[in-house]
Amino acid sequence: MLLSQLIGERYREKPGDATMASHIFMLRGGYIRQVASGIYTLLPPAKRITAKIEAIIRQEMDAIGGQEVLFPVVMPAELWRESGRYDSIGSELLRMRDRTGHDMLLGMTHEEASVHLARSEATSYTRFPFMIYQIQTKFRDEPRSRGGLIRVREFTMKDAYSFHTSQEDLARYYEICHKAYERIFARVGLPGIVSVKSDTGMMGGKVAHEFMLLSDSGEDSLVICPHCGFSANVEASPVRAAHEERPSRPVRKLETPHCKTIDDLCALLGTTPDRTVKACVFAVEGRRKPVVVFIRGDFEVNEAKLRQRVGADVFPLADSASCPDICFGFIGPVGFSADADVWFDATLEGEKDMVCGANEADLHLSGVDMTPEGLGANWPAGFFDLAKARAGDVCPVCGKPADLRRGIEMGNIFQLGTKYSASMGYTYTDADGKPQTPIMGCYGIGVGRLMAGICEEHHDDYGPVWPISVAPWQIHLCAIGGAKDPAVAEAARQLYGELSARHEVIFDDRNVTAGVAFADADLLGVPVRVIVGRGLGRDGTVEVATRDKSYRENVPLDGVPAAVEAQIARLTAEIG
RNA sequence: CGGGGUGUGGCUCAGUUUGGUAGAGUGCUUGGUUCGGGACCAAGAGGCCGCGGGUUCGAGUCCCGCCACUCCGACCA
Repeated sequence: MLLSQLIGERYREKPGDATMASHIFMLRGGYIRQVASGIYTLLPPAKRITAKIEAIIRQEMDAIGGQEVLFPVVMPAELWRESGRYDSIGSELLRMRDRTGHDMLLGMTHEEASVHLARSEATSYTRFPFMIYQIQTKFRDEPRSRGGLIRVREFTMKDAYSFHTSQEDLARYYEICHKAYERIFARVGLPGIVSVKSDTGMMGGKVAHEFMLLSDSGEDSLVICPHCGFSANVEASPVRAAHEERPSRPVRKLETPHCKTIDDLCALLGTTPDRTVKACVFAVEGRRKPVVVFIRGDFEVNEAKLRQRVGADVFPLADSASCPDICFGFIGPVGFSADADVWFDATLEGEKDMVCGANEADLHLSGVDMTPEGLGANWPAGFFDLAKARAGDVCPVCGKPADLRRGIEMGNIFQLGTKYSASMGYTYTDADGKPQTPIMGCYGIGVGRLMAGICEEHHDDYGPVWPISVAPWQIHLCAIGGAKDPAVAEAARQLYGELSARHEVIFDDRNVTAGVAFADADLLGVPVRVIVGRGLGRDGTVEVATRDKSYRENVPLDGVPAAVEAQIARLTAEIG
């Protein structure tokens, strides 16, 4: 490819709106252009990178028995009504009508399509297990896109669906897929991606993992234990509070006028938030009764956990407008008798000598124990994990301090179970001739986001440093001063022919100064650079270097192909 | 959906307070001098100042409405 012909300008200045490195460089380098919020055109360099990523994904999916298909982008609402998702999903699902007035939608994921296919093509147990996958455009009408390709509305995704005759077989295949994902991420140059336990959300199912690129600019918070290897999304991470054993003390009623917050209370009584019991009140979608969660004062309620526990959406309530029998600001577990569903968070279990609301205005109790004696009639059937993980919490598995890190989700895997196969009436005939419902798993990777993630991980001050496995070209050939020196132009042209025979070469054939040529080369991030210029006239040499600065050498003209070959081999071997 | 911000040549931005012929840098075109880390000189092309109303002799600038983009939060299959 001639750089003089490459479509896509490169900019010297940082685009105004971009803050993430990948966003800045992919705009400056002519990789992407925005068309609308969260909707982008990919230019040739980006298209070449995603094609490389897709090829790696295909190889690994094929290697674990995947069969590539292509589902439609536009689907009839009818199909999604079968699973119930046409009505249960909000405005992220883009709905429309066709010319005959039928409700249609843009696919944001393809569980329905995969079941639609499988239920008519795989009706005998002899077909199982199997996995089908596709690499295709998805549209999710995100309320807020950001960060260039990190979070968009239209994107390319590899999504795979596996079908099994038993939970054990799904679990077995899930592990196989987990390993395939690790290989994919290592091969595209991100061996540091970690898998974390994740919330299954509205997808249904029990077990799920997300593959996270650790990055300060990530949108997700992760609990990662450096001691035992435990890792989980904070949304899904159990919380274990550091607990101090202390003696019981007598219960006392305290005057606490106007102390409606934990901070007020601690200031007045000279105690700390972890010695208090906080009550959080939530309205529940579709229910009259509110939910009250008792939790240790230094923790917050994780609404995702509560939502899952309650089985419906929840909204925090701040005053007694809709529940007059609750004494806001002074709610406590002792003698609490309002009409509400009450939950106790696990952070309270076993705590003694706590301060809590007395359920009367301007009064609190101290010396309350979270024991059957201390709580009396309100002693709960159980303590549940409803707290939001914080930095500095102890690991829920080994009890040592865990880290809280930020991450960018690059892929996810779910054990779906029968949510879609059952709701959509998919059965196969087992060996006894009886109908059975298949058990499903699904597995996704965002291709564009992965490209952006690679850029986040591999760049310097001047541009991306693409791993050779995904680089848009392997070799960047520059002719410096070629317009003036015919020997340089001729040598570069000849090298272009030779190197192109075996590799992808981008040839900067323009008549520009060295500074411009090098700046553009940095933005294109091609791993091996060949510079024909002053060295040729001086001592007949050409510079061969790598973008990552691990190698630079002046080699004789006829030695260039071998030197290039050696560097490509070395960089390729490093990826593994 | 709540709260902020910004819309002016391809890109980055002045100009808006106090209304009076549309600006700079960069990029682009042409000619010349340069030529290993974003060179220099000269001459050019390129703008419905986001859109629609209004006020005014006159609006990029003031008023009203709308739209788009963006940041923080909520949401995220």
